[in-house]
Amino acid sequence: MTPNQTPPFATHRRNTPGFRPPTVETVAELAGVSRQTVSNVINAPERVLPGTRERVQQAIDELRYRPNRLGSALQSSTTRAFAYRCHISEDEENLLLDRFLHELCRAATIRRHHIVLVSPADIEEEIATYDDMFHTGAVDGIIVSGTFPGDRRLDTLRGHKIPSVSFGRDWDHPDVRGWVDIDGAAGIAQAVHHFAREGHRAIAWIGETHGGAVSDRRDGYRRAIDDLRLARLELESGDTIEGATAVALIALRGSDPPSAFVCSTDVVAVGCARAAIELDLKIGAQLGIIGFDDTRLALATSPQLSSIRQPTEQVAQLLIGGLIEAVATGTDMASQILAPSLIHRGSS
Amino acid sequence: MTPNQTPPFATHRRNTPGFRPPTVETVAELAGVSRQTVSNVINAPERVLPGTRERVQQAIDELRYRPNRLGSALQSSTTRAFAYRCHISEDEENLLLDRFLHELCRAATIRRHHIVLVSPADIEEEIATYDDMFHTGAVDGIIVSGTFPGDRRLDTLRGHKIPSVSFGRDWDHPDVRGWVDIDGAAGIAQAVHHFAREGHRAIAWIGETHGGAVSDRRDGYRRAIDDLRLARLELESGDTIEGATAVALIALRGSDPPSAFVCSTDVVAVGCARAAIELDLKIGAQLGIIGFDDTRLALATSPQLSSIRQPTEQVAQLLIGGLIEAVATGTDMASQILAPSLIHRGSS
DNA sequence: ACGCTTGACTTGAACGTTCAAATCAGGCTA
DNA sequence: TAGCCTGATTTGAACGTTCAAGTCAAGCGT
Repeated sequence: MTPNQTPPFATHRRNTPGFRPPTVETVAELAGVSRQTVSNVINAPERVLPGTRERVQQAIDELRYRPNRLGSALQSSTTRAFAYRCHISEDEENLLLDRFLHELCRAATIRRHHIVLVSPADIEEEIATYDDMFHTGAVDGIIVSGTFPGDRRLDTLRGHKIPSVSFGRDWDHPDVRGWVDIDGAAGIAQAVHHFAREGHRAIAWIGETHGGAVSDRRDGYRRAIDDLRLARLELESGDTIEGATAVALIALRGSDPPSAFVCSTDVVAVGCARAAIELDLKIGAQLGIIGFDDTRLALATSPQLSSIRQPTEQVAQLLIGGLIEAVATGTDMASQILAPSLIHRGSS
Repeated sequence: MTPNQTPPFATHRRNTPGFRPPTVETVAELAGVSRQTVSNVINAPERVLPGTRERVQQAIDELRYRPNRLGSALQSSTTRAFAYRCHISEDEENLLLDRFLHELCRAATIRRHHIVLVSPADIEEEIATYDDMFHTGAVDGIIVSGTFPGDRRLDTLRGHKIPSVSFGRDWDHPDVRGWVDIDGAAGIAQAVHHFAREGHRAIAWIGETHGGAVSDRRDGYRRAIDDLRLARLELESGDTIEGATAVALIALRGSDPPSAFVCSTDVVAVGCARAAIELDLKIGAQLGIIGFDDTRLALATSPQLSSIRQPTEQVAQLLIGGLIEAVATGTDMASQILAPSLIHRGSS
């Protein structure tokens, strides 16, 4: 008669007033068949006689029965959900990652899966969270984004045999499976060649160069400049509007100022645009600017900025498909590099 | 011997090679106690003798045991997860909603809950999805955002007795519980008074006026203008950069042009900024602009735009707290209206 | 008519947890 | 010392599902 433990959380069961949602059992009773037959009507209809099937279906409709996900998840150890880290607000590049998240969510929905967000404070906690989410059965797999050299996340996930995919290559083990990435170098090279065709000779690279994706982009700049036998001009600005403005101003005021900026991100591009305004240079006509990511920032300047767009929708679809496959088969998806595309606007 | 139904999804159980994660049972065995004692050590330690407790804890640590969420969720009909609609990419105002989502996620994490994203195609599907997610046990409650007059979502959720909260008031039933909103009218009024103090006399409202939040903001404009005994000048521009630019240009070129724009959103404000650039008006000195939402767009112009900032972090925390409470007690949270704050930058 | 196969359906068990009821030992009172 | 209470711990059952094994009747060939 011990008053046993108070429930840790909800004192009422779903739909308080004694009402219980229908279960397979309820449906079975109404249709005059057994549990399993109801289950079969739902999951393997061909295995039940058309007459019975119809009778059961009718009961299902009448009771508005919907299979309880917790029951079937427990039984199958499968939740049809993936974890994704919701990056810290107001930071670096997350305008792009927000777009990616939307696409991810849509792609998941199409495949009848869900995205569960986590928001760990740092990488250590992130890894621990993934481990926890997977091993406690909350999700079937993990979607990682924003990988960088030295990133321990992918390694650890593989080590723990947790199904996972990433938007961003494994910089330390490029041959490994399980990721989709954008060919940033090719995108930037395209931008450089575009400027060259327009007659620019002093084409500068500006941005942050610390990190996997951006240094890849920088390499694309170097390759293209070398191919064209032009002079390299690389400016390190960090990934802030203010930093980019300051660095661009110095360069533009110097002898041999660049006539075009190829930028590591849209944030940097906006910084360059502000520098142009300060010096009364006409963006586009007098100073070329091409950004990266094609975020909404690129639309805010006047004229709007050309930018290199990542095919986030395709990335999301590939990753979701790959992860579903990985969960089902235990084999990581084949890695892929996709080409970005240059969106032409007024600044180039 | 019928080869019974093939599993609908995963052929392997978690951690394929015969390895099974530890369960209460495993731990109990190692510690030489029963299931329930292990459960008690975790959920109600005061109920078990210190000696036993320690022994069990040791077994838990040794096996790295972590309670399976599906098991306890099934038992308690509680998932510690809430559904949130991930709005369609590249649309209207979702720079703000993205920020809100991040805050929501953080607030949920702090309370040891999760956000599950859904992405329905339209409102009908959204309602159906909420219903499904709740009744199949996927989530304990729903977080709605972006309410508008005539919005059937809140009504329906209440009707179905689904625990829910919303960012945005119930426009049709303002006295109802369960929402948190921003006093947009007060924010805009603050902006108008700010301009008036700076000597502006021709202060225009520009933006979209169709919809709950924005028409509330517009009302704030009217109230403030009337209080100041100034002339109303309202411009309908839609919520796009291009639309705002076009409308602002017409107004600025007309007789009696406004000297300051109070904007329904940052998108509109950026549109006004572009109009100013086109007419060679110095933003701030010659043309005042104040945006709404304080998104990253406001940082992209030169000078940067003053904007009215919504306390999204506080909203998120209140909503998460309120929803947890609502799930536990069955009572909707008390509704609240919070004040936004004007962030001063170069444009005012 | 017997055994064998086939197909439709049912029953038992299990997924991992926690609530509720039962057990059991120790201490206290009468 | 019998009876009762108390508190620690165990056992049984249930959450809702689906897999695996079982039953049962009909159809077939010999």
